[in-house]
Amino acid sequence: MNNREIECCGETHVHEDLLELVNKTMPEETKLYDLAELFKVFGDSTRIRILYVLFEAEVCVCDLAEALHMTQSAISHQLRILKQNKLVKSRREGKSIFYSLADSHVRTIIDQGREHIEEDRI
Amino acid sequence: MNNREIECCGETHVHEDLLELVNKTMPEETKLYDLAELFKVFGDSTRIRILYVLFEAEVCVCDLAEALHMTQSAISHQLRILKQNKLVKSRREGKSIFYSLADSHVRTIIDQGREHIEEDRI
DNA sequence: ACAACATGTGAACAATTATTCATATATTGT
DNA sequence: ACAATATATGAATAATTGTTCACATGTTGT
Repeated sequence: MNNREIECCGETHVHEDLLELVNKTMPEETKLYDLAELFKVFGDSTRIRILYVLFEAEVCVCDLAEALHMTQSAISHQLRILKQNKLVKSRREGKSIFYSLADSHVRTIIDQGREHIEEDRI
Repeated sequence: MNNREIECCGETHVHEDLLELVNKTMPEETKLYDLAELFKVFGDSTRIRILYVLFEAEVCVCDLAEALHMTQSAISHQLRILKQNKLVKSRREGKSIFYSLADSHVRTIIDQGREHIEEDRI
């Protein structure tokens, strides 16, 4: 189906196998994009700090702003990103809106990241 | 030790407890920064694609460029970032340099991310 | 209906970043 | 030593992004 010319590094046949294998196991473009998009969300220390607060309790926006010494607006912008990516969920109670973790993957992912970093230090 | 005034959302005492709890469980600034830095590495679809290739085999730079239809230079730049963050390791063999996964966290993290995305679809 | 409070959001600016291009480094075979 | 090949890297550019500011939306109590 795909007759590409392969001429790098000399060894031709091995590389053809690789290309086939990669084509089979590589997720679709849209899924790769979604994955990268998800990890981008974890790639900001403000959002990580928000998640660490939510590990401990369900809190409202102004509490987060207070706890992290940041503007309510900045927090709100970040919460929107976290919510769009389904890492947190929200619940209204009067004037306040309370945020909490949406699912367990959040914690697993952060824990794994932390393990990776700790290992580096050895 | 830290006598901050808390005046948001009315309920004063609950929030003081929260602040204490957060101060106890929140990792240090540098660790939060490192964590975010690590996830930033996963937050690019080119790097994710590179990692997916490395899930299957140890490959050289020109193979990666070939498999992902990208410039050798672009791949090389991204490999540097992956290596700096200890997600991949390299080994020289003649003129070629072969890259492979550095540890198992890489796969766990990507798998968890994928699970999270799949769940969203339900 | 209105004032006070909690949160959401668009525009703007500064900072970060992925890719390209040109070039440097390193290895091999002659 | 030199040409050929494989990889690395600095500079430049375009695109993305986090925060701030100003203001909009939504809720409560009077």
